[in-house]
Amino acid sequence: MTSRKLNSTNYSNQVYLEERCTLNKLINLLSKRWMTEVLFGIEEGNNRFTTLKDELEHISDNILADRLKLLEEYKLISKESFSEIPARVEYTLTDTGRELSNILEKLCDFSDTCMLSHQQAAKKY
Amino acid sequence: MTSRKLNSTNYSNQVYLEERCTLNKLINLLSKRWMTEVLFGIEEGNNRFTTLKDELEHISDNILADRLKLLEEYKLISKESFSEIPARVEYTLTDTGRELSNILEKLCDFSDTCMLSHQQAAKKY
DNA sequence: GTCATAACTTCGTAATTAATGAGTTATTCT
DNA sequence: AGAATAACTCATTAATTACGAAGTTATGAC
Repeated sequence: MTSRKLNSTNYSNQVYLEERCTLNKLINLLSKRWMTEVLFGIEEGNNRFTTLKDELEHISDNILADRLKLLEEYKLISKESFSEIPARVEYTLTDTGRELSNILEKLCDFSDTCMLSHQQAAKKY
Repeated sequence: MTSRKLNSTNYSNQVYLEERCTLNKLINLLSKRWMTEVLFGIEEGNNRFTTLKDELEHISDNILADRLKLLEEYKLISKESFSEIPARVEYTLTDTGRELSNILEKLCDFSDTCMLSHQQAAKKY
């Protein structure tokens, strides 16, 4: 994954928004593809690289690795490596991760009504 | 803005995720740049194209127009045109929009602690 | 009749993000 | 020795999203 151009308007606008409100930072994180599904997957007990990969059918290795790394960086999940054969690594939600998950569930309930009604409206015309 | 390639993996993965959970649809909408700020801006009373533009300093016309159109499409805001001179158009949050805004405020409180602690951790190393 | 303003739209390009595919390390099973 | 498995990494390419600048429509003021 290539690094960002620090002198672009695109970048400086993102910084501007993140400074305006940290929500923009969080949404930027959560909006990366597969991110919420990885989080929910771990919450539901799919706590290994391969089980997550199996559950999320179409995700590619590098994306899953990246999302796990980000979630760990933001302390939403924690990683534990067991020195077994073959190697085993387990991920679990942190308290912060669980807190986030709870808020997202509310957002999810909301989106069920909001997004579905939009879908129907879009179909009609 | 160019249209999507309907036969790409990129596209079919997005569809897959949106079918899995409507939250992915909502986050996809909210993650478009400036989207939450436009929503909050309207809530705070900046309900015209130009006042929003002034408040959001660096936003460009076409992006603001697009975000307003999307928010209206999803019935999060409503638009009223007054036949005055010069033309006046006003945007206001719908009930649904206000409901969303409330949930987002909770997410915002969360991100204040979560994202700020990450920032400090990142600075240390 | 030219200028100004509000609220947009359109087009081309730059920047970012996702996907594909091959390679890595360590270890055991055959 | 060769194949298999878990959990990754890296480079290249494809797709999407954001930006910049100019153009549009309607109306009234000068």
